[in-house]
Amino acid sequence: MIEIYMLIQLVAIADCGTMSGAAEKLHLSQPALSRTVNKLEDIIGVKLFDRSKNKVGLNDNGRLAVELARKVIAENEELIERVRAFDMSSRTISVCSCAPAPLWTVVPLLSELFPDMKISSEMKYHDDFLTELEKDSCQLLITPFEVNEADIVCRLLFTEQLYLSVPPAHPLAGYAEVHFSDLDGETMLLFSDLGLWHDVHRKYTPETRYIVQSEYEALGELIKASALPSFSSSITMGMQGQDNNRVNIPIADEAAKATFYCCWRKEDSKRFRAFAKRLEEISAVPLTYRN
Amino acid sequence: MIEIYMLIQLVAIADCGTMSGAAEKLHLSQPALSRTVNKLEDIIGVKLFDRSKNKVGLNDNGRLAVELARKVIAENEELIERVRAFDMSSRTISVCSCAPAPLWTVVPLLSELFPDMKISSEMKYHDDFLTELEKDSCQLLITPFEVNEADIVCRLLFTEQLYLSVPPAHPLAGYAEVHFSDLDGETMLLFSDLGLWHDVHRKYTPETRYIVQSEYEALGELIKASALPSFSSSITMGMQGQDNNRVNIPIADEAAKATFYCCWRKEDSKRFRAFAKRLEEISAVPLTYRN
DNA sequence: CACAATTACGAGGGTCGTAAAAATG
DNA sequence: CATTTTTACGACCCTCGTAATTGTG
Repeated sequence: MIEIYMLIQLVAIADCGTMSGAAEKLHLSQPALSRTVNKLEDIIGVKLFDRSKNKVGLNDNGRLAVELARKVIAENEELIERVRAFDMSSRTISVCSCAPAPLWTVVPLLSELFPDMKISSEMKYHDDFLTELEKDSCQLLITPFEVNEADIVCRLLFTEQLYLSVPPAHPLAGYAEVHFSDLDGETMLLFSDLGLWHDVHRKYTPETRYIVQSEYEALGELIKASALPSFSSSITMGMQGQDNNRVNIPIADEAAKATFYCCWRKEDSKRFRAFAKRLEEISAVPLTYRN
Repeated sequence: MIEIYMLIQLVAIADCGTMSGAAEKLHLSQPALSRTVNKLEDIIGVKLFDRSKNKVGLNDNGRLAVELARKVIAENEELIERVRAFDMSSRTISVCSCAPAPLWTVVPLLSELFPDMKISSEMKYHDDFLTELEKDSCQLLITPFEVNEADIVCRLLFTEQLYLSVPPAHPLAGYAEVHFSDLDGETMLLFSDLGLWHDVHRKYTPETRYIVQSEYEALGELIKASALPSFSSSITMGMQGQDNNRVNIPIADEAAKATFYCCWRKEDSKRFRAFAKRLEEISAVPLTYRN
């Protein structure tokens, strides 16, 4: 019977060109390789090497065998990888969200309800956003619009209202409300992974210069330490309190408000029943963050 | 390291549904299978079976693993088969001929010149006859026409003249020559595997009823024993002598004469040099069979 | 209690490494 | 004569089978 270890040794000899080299590479002795080669030739019943010289070389049979051996080895490795990946995916709930705020609520909730599951989340937003759910790249999708599809369940999460956050000394600090147009051309601090909000900023404040920070904690420090304006929202305000000595001014544009929904495939309804129930509680208490 | 034997055992368990069954099928003990399963789960790092009951059953991971294991096993078997087949083909010279007579000369000659090679021959004739050589389905091709192609070598073999063979008492026995038209409507004895000649008979004597015999020896006996007309040729007459008490009358039609050529790819020229030399000798002594 | 899978332990086969022999230029 | 492969032999690992144990209905 041909075994994988034999094929690995065969391929190694082919790759190194010499048995000594292959032996070193595999941390094996030359005799071991020599025996394996003879064994392979015995099993197949065909000579794989030219032994006329003191340097073994593959013959045509051997070259074919090596080529096919690579395929067998690759298939074998693929088996391990794919079974592992499949098992992992069956232990993982992946959430794809159009904005960061919903994840702050949804991910901890999932961790609580599915303690044995790994929760993985991804921030993403594009035109065919619903396909993420359909093509199975996630089990939960957080959208900024209500979804009415036959095979998809859609539940209201909450509405997030964007605010301008400035130090009390800032010229805009006294305003009761602002518009994106007031901000265009400013230099502002911004979180890098904003999903949906990125599109909003790009559209309504195209001239604004953003200093982008990908670490959320670091951004908080930066905001505290600098006089530059930044954004906050009904959600972040609930989270971090008002201790950063900043004035938050609501942004009056419609685009500064987003209502998020959480969607999943109908076939997962049973699995997400408890989750759906908790979402109802959450959506009943809007505009504040809960631990 | 996963080895093939483990995958074979895994697949056997999947096929039989139970370890006991698989053990019997593989002529192994249950503990051996049990251990292998545990080993596989250890290596992959993933559970493959549901062990809640006293009856093991594959879980989703296991089903995927089995599916992939089948692929690995199949690839492994394909390796053995293909290398064997490749080696065999490298030890075989296959000849494709448009008629039987040239093979009687060429095959023994090849056996003599290539004593380590297996000579395989096939009778075939069709419109794209040259493609047989081009598509690598044979190394030697015997054609009824001269070939003038850049990458093909073509050597004259000999000309075969068809004769009508009848008992002395037959009405046609006294003729100095006959035409196919004289034969149409007769009942005749014929060898089954005639290649090119089949087309000739079908075209020139469509009404003739043929009693076909696939065993060449048996056909000879039949001819000797019966009064039915049959065909002979310059080649068969040289082979079997004139001891069958039959009269051979040449068939005057052009179609009753064929000149055969032996072709091979130019890249095989070196290999067939000695063979080509012997063909020259043969073509210099036409119309008789040599041993 | 019957049936199936798992653990325990000893036997055998196979692969490995070291060392010596053979082959080749 | 040097380099490389092959053979010889002993050690160890690993798989296997038998028998006892566990688990399930």
